[in-house]
Formats: sequence, structure tokens, C-alpha cells
Amino acid sequence: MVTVREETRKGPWTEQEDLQLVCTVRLFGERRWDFIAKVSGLNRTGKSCRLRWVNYLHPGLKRGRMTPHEERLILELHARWGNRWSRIARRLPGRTDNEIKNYWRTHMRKKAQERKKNMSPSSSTSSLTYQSCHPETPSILGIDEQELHGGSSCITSILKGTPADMDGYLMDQIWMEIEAPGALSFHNGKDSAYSSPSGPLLPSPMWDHYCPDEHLKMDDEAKMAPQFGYSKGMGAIY
DNA sequence: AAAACCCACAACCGCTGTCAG
DNA sequence: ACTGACAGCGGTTGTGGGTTT
Repeated sequence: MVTVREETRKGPWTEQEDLQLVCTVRLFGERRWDFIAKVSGLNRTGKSCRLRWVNYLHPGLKRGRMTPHEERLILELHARWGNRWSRIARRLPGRTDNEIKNYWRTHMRKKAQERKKNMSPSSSTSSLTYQSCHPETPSILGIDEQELHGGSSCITSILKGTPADMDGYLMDQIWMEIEAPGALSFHNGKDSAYSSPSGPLLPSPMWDHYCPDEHLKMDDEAKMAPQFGYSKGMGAIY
């Protein structure tokens, strides 16, 4: 027995660690993370390994900016489910709960700050709780699966639209709708950052380099495909 | 050019749920 | 029925890079 106990590593992962983890997961599958952590030779906890895999190394992950469509989807799903990030993430193929959570945080903070600037002190409801602030927005509250596909609000109809329909529909305008239901207009706005469904979908870096393996990818895709019409083209991963 | 600020992302922590023994 | 191990989830914090002043 080796009795030399090294400290469990924390902090950023190195490429070498990533490679070790990827190879170990390929060998043993995506479970028993404590076991994987041990046999991989990484001085990491199983938890840490799992997180690294799920959020960064997993094949099929999209990288890069959220597309306008994804932004709208997040908005809608968050309105339905609140901070159920993993649940929301399941509806966004290639995105992780962590990613969505971060995105939401960043944007909500931004919006909250803008609100503070723009609004008088009298109406001080936080945008973080818009769900309860604007119950009159039907698509936001209590919508179920069918409603999502047959609903009548602006957001819902946008969600139903094709990407072409969404061109020029700005995230800011969506936020405006939430904050002031009915006040939505579709003119092109000032913030060009949202105006094109750009978001270059970059591959997961490690996977790109080390594991051009077919069957791992298939496993994941197979899960997503029926629900989302997820296609290989989306991620340009392999 | 440098400092300050902002944003996006990665990672950790603590808690909860699940399941096998 | 109980318990411990493991997996997953949501919240939070840290950090690096880009942008603005």
C-alpha cells in the first residue's frame, strides 16, 4: 500500500488532467465517480471529476454564446420552472445547467441594475421575481407542455417561430415584455449584440483533440435526439 | 498606457434524493 | 426500516479576459 497521501487537488483543471479523465471515463463509463477519480490517478474528488466531465468534457456540449433562440427558451422555461437549472438544461441540448445558471445570473443582474437606474423607487419589485410580478403574462405562468406549443402570448409565439422569425427580435425586448407586459414592439433596437443568431458553436476543446470517438457521442445524442431533433450539425463537435 | 470595471465561465460547497446492502 | 455511499442539484465564489475610462 502506498501511504503517501497527497492533498486532493482543487482549482482549475490542466489539459493533462482532462485527458486522464476523458480516457478513464471512456473506459469505465459515466458513473462511479469516486472510482473514476481513483483509477484515473487524478488527485481529485469524484465530485470534481463529475463536474468537470458534465460541464466541460462531455461530448455534445455546445460552447460559445447563447443563441437568441436559446435565450428565449431559457426565459420561458425559467418562468415555468424557476431555478430548476438542470431541468431547463435538458431542454437545451448541449447546454449545461451550470452554463444556463451563469447566463441567467449575469443577465438578471444586468437587468436589475438597469431597472434600478430607470425606475422610480416606488415600483421596486426585483426582476428576479418577475414570475410573481406579472401574473398577467400568460405564457410566463403555469404554462404546460401543450400551452407552450399552442399558447398565445408574444413569448410563446416567438418560441414557436422559426429562427428566421426571430431575426431582429432582441433579448432586451423580451425583458421589456416581462417587465411591462403588452409593451412589446418588434422594431429593431439598439443592442446589436442580440440581433444575430451568431454564437459560434465551438466544440468542446478536449474532446475535439483527444476523443473523436463515435460511440460515446452516439450515446448522448441518442438521448437528446427524439426530444429536440438534435442533429450532429448543431455542435460541429466531432 | 494603466487602472478600473464588467462579463462570462469554471469550479467548489453544502444539501438533498436515491438506492443497494 | 435503517444506513451509508453515491449522484445530482442549486447557490456561491473565484478568476481571467475584454472593454471602458
